[in-house]
Amino acid sequence: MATTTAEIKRTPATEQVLGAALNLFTEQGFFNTSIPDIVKASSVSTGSIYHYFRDKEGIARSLYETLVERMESSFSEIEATHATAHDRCRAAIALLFELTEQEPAVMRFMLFSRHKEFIPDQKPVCSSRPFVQMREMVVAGMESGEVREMTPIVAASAVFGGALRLIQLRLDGILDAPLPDYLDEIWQCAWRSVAV
Amino acid sequence: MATTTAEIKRTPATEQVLGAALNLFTEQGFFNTSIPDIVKASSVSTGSIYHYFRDKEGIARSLYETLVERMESSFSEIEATHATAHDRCRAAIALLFELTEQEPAVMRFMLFSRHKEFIPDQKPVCSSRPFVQMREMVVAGMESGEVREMTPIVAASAVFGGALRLIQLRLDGILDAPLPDYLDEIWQCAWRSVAV
DNA sequence: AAGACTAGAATGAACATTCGTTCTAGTCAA
DNA sequence: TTGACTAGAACGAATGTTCATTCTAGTCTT
Repeated sequence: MATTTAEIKRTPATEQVLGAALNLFTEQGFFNTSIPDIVKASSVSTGSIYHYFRDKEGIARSLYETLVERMESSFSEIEATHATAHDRCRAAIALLFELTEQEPAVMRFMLFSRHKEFIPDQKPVCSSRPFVQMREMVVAGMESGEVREMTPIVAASAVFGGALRLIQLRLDGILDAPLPDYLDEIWQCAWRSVAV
Repeated sequence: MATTTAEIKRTPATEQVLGAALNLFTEQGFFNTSIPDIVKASSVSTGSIYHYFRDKEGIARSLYETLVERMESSFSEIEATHATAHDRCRAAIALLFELTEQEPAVMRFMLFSRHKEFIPDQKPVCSSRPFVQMREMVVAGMESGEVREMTPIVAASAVFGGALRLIQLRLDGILDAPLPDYLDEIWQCAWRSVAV
């Protein structure tokens, strides 16, 4: 029930394909990346690719699901290891910043790809589970009295909007220093904007 | 000098094409939109389209430049009619909210299209003139003592990040009410996050 | 030897772009 | 005023390429 439309057997070959596709998609875009490109970059033949994946879209879908699941479980861990909304939200931002630095392609794929554009019927990124979790952290803060009363989605945007914007700027090459350098500053702003 | 790589003569026919292309690009994406699609939607023939525009990319480029110029002059007007950083930033957000409601396609094109993906050599949206202007509003506020001292780009992200996120949510169909309904709330958060 | 996997050539559809032609409106000559 | 001439605007069928996908012939693995 929790699961995915496109379950894919994990083998070294599929990992090769997914890794190559992630890089190509985020560097040149989905439509500028041809199957021959992926064949070259992954050293997996056309036949094998179509043995494992239904079609090109299936590769993107599988990628998307893998990455969403990964973020989802990271956020769940944060919920498990931090008690207050304050700590949870801060940890979430710190995690996103780390991920952006260590695997920019993952973050770029999650945030920038207009999924509806090339994955028909794909719900928008911002309503995927991890982003719902972020919203829930803020709402919990409102219930516990840490966060002032207001429209939940507005509060969530206030808390995470600044950080997400910095991530975008970093990925677009506007920011030179690594994101964690800005964590304290942006977090102070974020929390001040909603704290009671 | 201020101008554009792809100057296009403005005629009824080109307006037709640009209008149709804007809608199609933002609804289905650049790569899912074929020239025949644009021909049908604009009632302008293939030959004429290629008479006015170098190629499909030229249409997108022309669209982008038109929209950027339009936002740029709106922001300049805000700078001319509002004195304080507080008023300018608030007016900027109000303007973006209005534009999103009245012409979602314009906003969608400006914010979401991964321009580098289909317009090679296109600098990222977030370093286009209007976004620089937004940053300058915040910096001016720091100089006038309205905004607390901090890294300029972080301050700008804090002020505008929440609003931009709401715009994204609205365009992705997550928000039901029109954006101006949220203006007061998000602005309070935004300003509180950086005010001295 | 059977099944899973790999390979890469072959296929056919879709598409951006070109090109030769037609149309339109303006200008000029008589 | 009429008719000839011109320039550029508009047209859309034809072209050639690209690319996702399929197919056939193998090669491992157990």
